Amino acid sequence: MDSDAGPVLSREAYAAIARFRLELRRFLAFSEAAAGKVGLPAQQHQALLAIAGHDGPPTVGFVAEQLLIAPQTAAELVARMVDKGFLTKAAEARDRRRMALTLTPKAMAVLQQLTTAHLAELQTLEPALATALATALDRVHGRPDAGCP
Amino acid sequence: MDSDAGPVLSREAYAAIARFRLELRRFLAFSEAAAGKVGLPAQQHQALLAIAGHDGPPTVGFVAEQLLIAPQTAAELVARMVDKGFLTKAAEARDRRRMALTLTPKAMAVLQQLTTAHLAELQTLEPALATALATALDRVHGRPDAGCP
DNA sequence: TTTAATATATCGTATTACGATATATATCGG
DNA sequence: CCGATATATATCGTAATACGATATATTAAA
Repeated sequence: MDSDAGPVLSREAYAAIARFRLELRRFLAFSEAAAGKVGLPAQQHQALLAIAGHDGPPTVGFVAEQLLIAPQTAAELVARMVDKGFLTKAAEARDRRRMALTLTPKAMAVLQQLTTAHLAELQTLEPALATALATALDRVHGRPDAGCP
Repeated sequence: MDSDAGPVLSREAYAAIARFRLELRRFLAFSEAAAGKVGLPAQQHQALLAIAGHDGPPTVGFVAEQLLIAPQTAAELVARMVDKGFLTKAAEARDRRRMALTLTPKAMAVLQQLTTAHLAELQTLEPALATALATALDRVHGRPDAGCP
């Protein structure tokens, strides 16, 4: 059998991919800093966002799915957010194992502010991100450039 | 002064942004899992990638800059990688405070394999990622769709 | 050369994610 | 309807790692 690791990659190829990952980190660092300024750890911000995007009050399990974390971790996360006054938790009538999660007004205000800032930042960062990704994918296949038209 | 938090955001807007973040997490989760399979924590993989993309042996400080972590954290990270046989560290002649970092053959082999897998995954995920981002930005400004023509 | 700045390293601590496990509730087969 | 099993959430102990505070080595500046 063939245990070849694939094509040899140039330093430039690694640099392009590293650049893409750096752009990603910059966005995530912005996001974490912005959330931190309003008193939210990054995961709590993501939980608020996921819940706000859901149609109706979602459950702890939904948060786990959206954040790609284990259910116990989501339960802990939600508990911290309830303690801080960002969420309310209530057993569902249909299935009392499930906890319906609702954003408090405080959370909604904070999320709106955060989201506005994120959209502005994304507008700014999007070109660099898209270019870095395109370059990373192109470098490898020796393509010079693609672009839109 | 105007302490308005900005425009009111719809549930759909939150959902679109949440979707983009979920796609990002999916990619990062893939990356972490792929690195884990070859015995690398995510940060160690990123350090290898950054070093491989640099022209000549970089320093601990460079790793800190690229990973957006504090210098002590980079020093700890590098120390772990040296212990595991992924890096060699040697004081530079010009400035003996600086440690020149070099990938071992083991690291180069692992990185090449990982990078090949990542490129394939990025090719797959790129449309979903680009679409999610475009949708998130569009939803807010009420635009229907843009795309390349 | 003293003094200040830079690069890396060490140590203690805090956060948080997870495995193992527990509890409550729901569902299913008979 | 009942017992067995599955599901949703919660608790607890542990491990990993990032950082602040700090230390050391080296270089640069005055």
